[in-house]
Amino acid sequence: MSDVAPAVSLAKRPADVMKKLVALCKQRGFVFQSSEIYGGLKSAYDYGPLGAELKRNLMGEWWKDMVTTRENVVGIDASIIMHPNVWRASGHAAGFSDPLVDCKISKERFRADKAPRPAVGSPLPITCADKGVAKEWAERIAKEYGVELERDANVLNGLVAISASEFGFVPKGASAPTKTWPWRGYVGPTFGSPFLTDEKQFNLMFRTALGAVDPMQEVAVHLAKIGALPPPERADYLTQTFPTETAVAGSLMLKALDAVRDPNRYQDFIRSFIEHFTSLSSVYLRPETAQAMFVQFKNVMDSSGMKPPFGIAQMGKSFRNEVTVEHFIFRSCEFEQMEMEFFCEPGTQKEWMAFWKEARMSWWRRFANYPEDFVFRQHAKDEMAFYADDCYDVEYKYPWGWGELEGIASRTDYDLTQHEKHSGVTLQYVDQEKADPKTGAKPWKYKPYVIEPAAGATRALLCFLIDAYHEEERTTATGEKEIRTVLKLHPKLAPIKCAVLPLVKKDGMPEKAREIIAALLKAGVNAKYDEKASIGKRYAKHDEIGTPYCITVDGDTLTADTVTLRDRDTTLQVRLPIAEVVATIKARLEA
RNA sequence: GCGGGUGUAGCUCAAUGGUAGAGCGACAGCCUUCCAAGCUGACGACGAGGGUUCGAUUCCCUUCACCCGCUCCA
Repeated sequence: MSDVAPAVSLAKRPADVMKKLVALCKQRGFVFQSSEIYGGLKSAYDYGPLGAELKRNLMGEWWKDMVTTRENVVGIDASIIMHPNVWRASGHAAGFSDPLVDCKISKERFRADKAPRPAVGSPLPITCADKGVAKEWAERIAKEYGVELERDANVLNGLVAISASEFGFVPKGASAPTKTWPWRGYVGPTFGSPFLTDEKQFNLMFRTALGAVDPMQEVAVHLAKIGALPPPERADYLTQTFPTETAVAGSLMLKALDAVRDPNRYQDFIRSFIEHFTSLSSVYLRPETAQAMFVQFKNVMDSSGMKPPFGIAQMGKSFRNEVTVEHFIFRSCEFEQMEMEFFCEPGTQKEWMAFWKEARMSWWRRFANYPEDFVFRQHAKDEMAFYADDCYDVEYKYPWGWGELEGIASRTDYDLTQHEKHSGVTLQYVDQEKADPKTGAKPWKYKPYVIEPAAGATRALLCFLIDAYHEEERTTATGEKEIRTVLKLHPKLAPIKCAVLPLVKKDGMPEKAREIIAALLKAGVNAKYDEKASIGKRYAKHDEIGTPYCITVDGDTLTADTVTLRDRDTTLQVRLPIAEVVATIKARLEA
């Protein structure tokens, strides 16, 4: 809230930076489209040699800053597949019960459970944006449903809710409907249209089956048997084969179905039948890494001697079926997170929120060329989850606008409470020293409150690439104007730290360069030897992949044992003895 | 999911109802003493499937993927 988005000079990077960056990522081996030779897979990306280094460096810096340099934070590395009840407790499983519906006329999409439900017997006017749209929609309805609705300016009249499961068209003056359609009792929220698609289940989580036997096999066997039986015997097959509550419910449903013969209800039956079998072996890929930290809260505390205030951190992949994927790797179904849950005494959450806000923003800006492109945005009350106390997003100024990078949420004791309820295990801290503020009794048993800084690693990678992308106009040796592309990545993030280049490929220079690179590699510096093409081309190539330093072996090296050290951003060179190369590069990387 | 656009070599782009070229890059070699010099060579593509046609990269359909805008977003 204290930070305001500043005006940004448009000249700092080209307007089509995303296009250029995506091309560079592919060409130089940062990011490839997944399974590209098979035509690609929606929203899946692979990190190439340079991308993998960049991501490791980035996540390593996070881990170092959040875990290894802090006494009060420990890390875990949890399984991606967790007990299904974890997601019932967290609320993510509820995502499965939010059916989405599309209006066939307006193409509006909405959640069925939030749609208006007009009373039986009431008219169902369709309110269009304007008269032109009304005319267009009326024609569409006439064509697809065979009825001419009456147009009154922008409103289409004539439809009536006949019963809870049927609506119809009643022409002006008529007493009975001339045509009817099945109905689920609700209309589109914006325009009031009852012409809707079936309800589609939106799967937030990726579901898979744990176990070697395919549950669908069993489903197929039973459905085949049921299908082969005459209707009166179907319900009995269920109760005889599955003497459970589900079977009884299922058989009742089947009996009712065979009585009404409504295809939609059959669909419901088959769906719940499949659900019954698959749910036994269904597990989910985690949609966030956070829950493992709550679930293992007690184990971590018991095993590591941690006590509030303390944090548990984790990095790793998460999976969500996004409705829309967009902007390259910005929103994808498989992504990587860097999250921490910080457990603190109830009542201290505001101070800790302030502490972590500062810590996190300073981390982001530390690696940025344009720190002002990272800002906080406080969530409005109605924007936050109902249990949340306070929430800030770290937003980045992407080429397409401000977008989320990290959410820092004050989650109260909601998560621990939920897992207590669902697991039956007490998740609390017993403070022997303090008295319960309410009762005054010792010890104080409490469920810690949680501050959660949850950052997107994939998004971090993208924003630092955008931040680093620079173009400069320069004049070549032959006098032509040319664009120099430089990735001004922070040296700690840069995939390759140092290139070692013989000025020319002769006179013993390659040999000298090989000696230097061996020393750098031995010292743990990710260095690269390159003797191809001209020296200028090699500099340009390393500028483009963000290599911060180039060591060049030249004629003087052979007589004086000195080399030049070139800085990527300034292109300036200094001469130094070979003996000092490793120490100098290491010192610069540590700075 | 909707609407619009795009898909030709690693990248950026051409041409064409008779199976395709360039620039840059990358690779091999030659040359080259500090910021994308030059020469030689080899490699390399019509996203996928189907249809129309004597013949399709070109026209049509389907599909996949990407981009823009909506919509959606525990």
